[in-house]
Amino acid sequence: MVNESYHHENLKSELIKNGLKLLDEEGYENFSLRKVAKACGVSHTAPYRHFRNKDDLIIAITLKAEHRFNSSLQEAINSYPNDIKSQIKEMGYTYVKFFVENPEYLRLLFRSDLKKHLNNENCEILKDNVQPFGTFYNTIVRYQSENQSNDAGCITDLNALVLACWGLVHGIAVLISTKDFVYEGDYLELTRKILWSETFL
Amino acid sequence: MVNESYHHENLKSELIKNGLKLLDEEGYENFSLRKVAKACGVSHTAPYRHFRNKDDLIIAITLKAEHRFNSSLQEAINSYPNDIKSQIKEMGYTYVKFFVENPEYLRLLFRSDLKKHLNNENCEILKDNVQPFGTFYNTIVRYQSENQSNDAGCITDLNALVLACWGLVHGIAVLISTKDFVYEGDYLELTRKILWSETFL
DNA sequence: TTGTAATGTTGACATCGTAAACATTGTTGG
DNA sequence: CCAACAATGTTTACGATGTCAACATTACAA
Repeated sequence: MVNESYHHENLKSELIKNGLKLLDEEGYENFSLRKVAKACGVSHTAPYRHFRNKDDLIIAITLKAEHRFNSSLQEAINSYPNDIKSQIKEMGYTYVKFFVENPEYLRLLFRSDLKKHLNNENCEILKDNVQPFGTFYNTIVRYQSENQSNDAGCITDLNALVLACWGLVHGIAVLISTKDFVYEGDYLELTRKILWSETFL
Repeated sequence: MVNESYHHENLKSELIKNGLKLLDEEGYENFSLRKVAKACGVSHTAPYRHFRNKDDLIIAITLKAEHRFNSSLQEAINSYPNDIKSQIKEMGYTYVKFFVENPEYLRLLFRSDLKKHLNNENCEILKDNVQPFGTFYNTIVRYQSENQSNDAGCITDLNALVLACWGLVHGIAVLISTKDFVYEGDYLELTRKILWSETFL
């Protein structure tokens, strides 16, 4: 019998799209392969034709999420074409805002146990991958090269500077989005206050 | 028939202890109630006599982990009895070191979706709970009250200052322990460089 | 056209969280 | 002392899940 919908055609991208939506809606803990398959109107083992296992699909979803994240950061940078210091501040603010608005993405983008799966076999996937952290890194590098330690006492080691800047915004994002930092006011306003103070850069 | 080991006596604390060990050894994803039960030499539903469900046990384990964490922070503070600035730096360093050495604890102590379970019913558990974040907060408060914004441009808002300090060390801890920040040198040395620079406090 | 690779389905299995019914033990009031 | 009862542990069962093997359907290339 000829079934029109036997071949779903682009099931792979459909699984990624619906998977990301499912993660947003039901959270990381309630994410399951079978639900994603059902959302695509397909049998529960169909995903195995496109992904080796559950983690493989999650990695693919992660790459899509990373792409969105990177676009946000890039947009922030572009809004200050000539002022690198403002670029960094705005990028940091965007970094925090992104994860506050998409808390589930933190679970996705920062899972150490998934990183080890990204070995040689997955390099084809990684080829067209954008690294938001590379974006972050490069911006700091440009800042430092233009700003040859005119203050005494500031952080001169490049790696230390990157870790400090990146760590600061990442930590703020985590503490707010996990609700560990309790505050009755506006979180993003507070974040702005930190990043635009003289202490930071 | 009289079975000597029918009553396990202190199964509850045994479950927490073995659960914490299991989390350390096999990671958060591979943690299961049945494995913990087996580790205690008990049937797979025995934990339900002491915990309402899996999350309840995880919360109990989390409280134990928080206690350990808080002890580390407290120890760091005590090592500089008279220098509050050094207290904060040392506490920050200990903060990072703790999570670098116990990466799984990050998944435990910072799960937003578990926090909502800590409602009124669990308050009995929370009574003897120590809040490492309270420890952090209080130290910053003491710092600011002794150090009434002698620098212009520094962060004067107390909440902003706490979020900045806490966020910085937390972010560093996360980025290192998830291996998102790649660096061929000594991570803790880099951390030390950041926290003891003039830029930080 | 025919065979083969790509893609989807069905059925099965082990593991898991959890609930219900039952068994054993410690405790307590008559 | 003993009978009721609460506390604690076991057995059994069910549905959800990840994954594998066997099979079905379709696309495509020799």
